[in-house]
Parts: sequence; C-alpha cells; structure tokens
Amino acid sequence: MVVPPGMPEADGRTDGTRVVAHLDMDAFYASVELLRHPALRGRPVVVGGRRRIVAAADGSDRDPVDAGTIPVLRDYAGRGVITTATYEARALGVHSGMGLMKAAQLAPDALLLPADFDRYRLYSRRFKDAVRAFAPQIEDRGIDEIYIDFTPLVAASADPWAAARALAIEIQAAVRTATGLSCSLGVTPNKLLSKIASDLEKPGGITVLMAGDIPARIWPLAVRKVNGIGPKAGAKLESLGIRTIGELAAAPPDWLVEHFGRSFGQWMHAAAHGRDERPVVTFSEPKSISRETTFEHDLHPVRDRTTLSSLFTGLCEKVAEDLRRKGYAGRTIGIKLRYDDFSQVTRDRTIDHPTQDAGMIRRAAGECLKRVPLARRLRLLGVRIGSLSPAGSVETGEKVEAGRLGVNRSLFD
DNA sequence: TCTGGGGTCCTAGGACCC
DNA sequence: TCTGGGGTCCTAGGACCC
Repeated sequence: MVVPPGMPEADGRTDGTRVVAHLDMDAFYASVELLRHPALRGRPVVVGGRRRIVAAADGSDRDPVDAGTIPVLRDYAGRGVITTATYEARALGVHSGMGLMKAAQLAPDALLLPADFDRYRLYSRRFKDAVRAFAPQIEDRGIDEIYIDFTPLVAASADPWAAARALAIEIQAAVRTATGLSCSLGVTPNKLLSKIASDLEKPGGITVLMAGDIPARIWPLAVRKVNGIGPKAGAKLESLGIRTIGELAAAPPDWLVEHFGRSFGQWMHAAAHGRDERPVVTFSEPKSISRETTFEHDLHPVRDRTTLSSLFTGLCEKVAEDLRRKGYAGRTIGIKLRYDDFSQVTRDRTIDHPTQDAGMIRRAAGECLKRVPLARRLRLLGVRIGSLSPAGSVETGEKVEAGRLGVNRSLFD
C-alpha cells in the first residue's frame, strides 16, 4: 500500500510501492504525417521505404496529396519495411517490421509515405517537453515512448492511484495541445506492468492497474506481451505448452531455469508475477554509436569493390561525425556484414586510445574487414564504435591528417 | 528480388594477471 | 602428475527493443 497522507517517509517515497507510468505515442510516425496531410485521415497509410518517390508529374509545387501523387503500396518495388502503420492500415493486417512487398499483397491500396526522421524528432522533443512540465522524472525509451516516475507526485495524496489517473489525463491533454497527437498511458507499480498496460486500450487510452489486478488483466495475455520475451523465447515457451502470462506464472521456477537458464528463467518467473524493481533512469551515457546501410541490390566483394570501398569510408566518416556532434570518443571499432543469405558476422578491434578520427576508424575497421569471409554477396555493411568516453576528458589518440582516408588500403580498395 | 537502422544487454571462451 | 581460485579485458554471436 501507498503511505497515507500525514505519514510520508523521509525521502518523500512510499513504503516501497511506486507509481510508474509508461507513455506511448499512438502510431507515432504515421500520426505526424497525418498532421501534414490531413486529407489522408481515415485512410490506410503506412510510413516506410527508402526514398521519396513522390513527384508532381507537371513539375508544380502543389501538395503531392492534392496532386494525387502519393504512391500506393501496390506500386512499390524494392527493399524496405513498414516503420509505422495507421490503425486503418493495421486493420488490413499490416504492421511495423513487415516487408513492404508483403504488405503490398495485403493492402495494395494503402498509401505509402517516406519516413521523415527530422520531423519525428522535432515532435518527439515537443511531447517530451510537454510531459516534463508536469513530471520531471522521465526515462527516454526512444523517439515515441517514455517512462515517468509518478511516485513523488502522488505519494502525499489521500488516494495516490486516483491522483495518478488524474495526472495521466492532464499529461495526455498537454501532449495533444503541444503536438496535436494522441498517446496512451499505463500506470502501475512498475515499468514492466506499465509497458503492458499502456498497450491495453490503445489508441488514446489510460489504463491504471494495481497489484491485485494482475490475475484478471495481465495473466490472460500472451507471453509475448512481456517486454523481453521476444520471438525466440515466445516460440520455445509455446513448444513447452505455455501461451499466456498466467501459464508462465504457474510454471515451477526450477522448471523454467532448467529450460532457459538461471538468469532468464528466474526473470521470467518474476515478470509473470508482475515483479520488477528497475528504477526510472533519467540519464544514461551512450555505450556505442553505429551506422549501417542495406544496399539497393546485393553487392559482390570483388566485382563491386569500388562501390563498397566508398560506402565503407562514408560510414566511417558518418560515425566520426556522430562522435564529434555528441562529444564522445571510442576505443572499440567494429564492422557488421550481412550476406545475401541473411547470415551475419561481426568483427571488432580495440585500439589503445579513444578516437573521434574518421581515418583511425577507417583503418581499424579495414583491419576487421580482413578477418571476415568475402565469398558471398553482401546485403548490408555497418560500422560501429564502442567503449565510449566523453571527448575532451581523454587524449583522443594521434591526429591523422586530412586526406589520409583516400590512400588507406584495405580489401575493398 | 520477404525481412531497416539504431541501440542495449547477456553469454561464453580465451588471454592474462595475481 | 595433478592440483587452485578469482578478476578483468577482449572478441563473437545472439536475443531483444523501438
């Protein structure tokens, strides 16, 4: 129970019961696009794909929607997945992560808009700033969702859960005022449950759950609703005859440990009972920075080596730019290759001193490249840097003069 | 021409050190 | 000949998330 008014604890917290919210923007990218193209409201729309193929046929600068030039899925050819689908599109069976070619079979008439990440980041800042005005303790979970610690804001209330619901309603209205967008909130004693709860009454829902609600509201749900149980664990549980969170909760912990290992097995047992002590973390240092690209068509390591080499150098330069912009240097440089059969390899190499330099990164990445099989055609190439430290707090290694990049030799040169 | 791009965390083995 | 324990760092792969 939450401590009643008149007996708050020294730190303003409760007896251990927390009140944590999870806020999730509804169909975020697609909803931002609908702000720009209100005429599309009510129609199935998906966001995804590689580049804008919208162009007014007469060269005019009319809005492409008015001009009737927004492409439909049927006309799309090439690689790419759906980033977000409106609820009208989801009703046709498409969802984020689905390949566009497959989605085109299910919803050939759905409209396809290219992603505009700069714009989504702008709206992301707007909604987070709006929430911060009410509740400063926010944990960023990406562009369209956050956890919020309500505990210090409602602990002194006679009925903290009623106060939490009122606060959620206020926040939801403030987000709409600031952005024109709708969101859903889950409010429960911890992050795990709130994440599940925010999804229960989407879109535009507010779901408040207390510990006593777990059997009725959580246990009937599929195990995959638990954040951390993904496709693999879900399939394995299913093969063991466990489909719902309730069935998982009823499974003997030792039996779970036997099948999933000590750490994961014990965690799953606790999760199924709604137990989660993780705090709301308002700041964390980045651990790695990476850039990767999937090619329009698979590339051959030998035949396409010129193309690959310049793409590779470009990725290293982008990583270096990201490091500088964010103020970090890194020591562990790595590469990622995905082959045409979708198999994947990574190699990395740790250097003596942290660097931000594109030439140093390119050289280390080039060494990694020499340790990788290059028989198959490539689908994807990526460059990553880890073991980050704030730049300036460390010596960032020897400077490499400009122009050095072009003369670095490696397998792709 | 199914399957993007940016991340985090975990595991596990070997090297190396005390 | 057979016998140790940590602890940390590095590397590779994989699951998972948004």
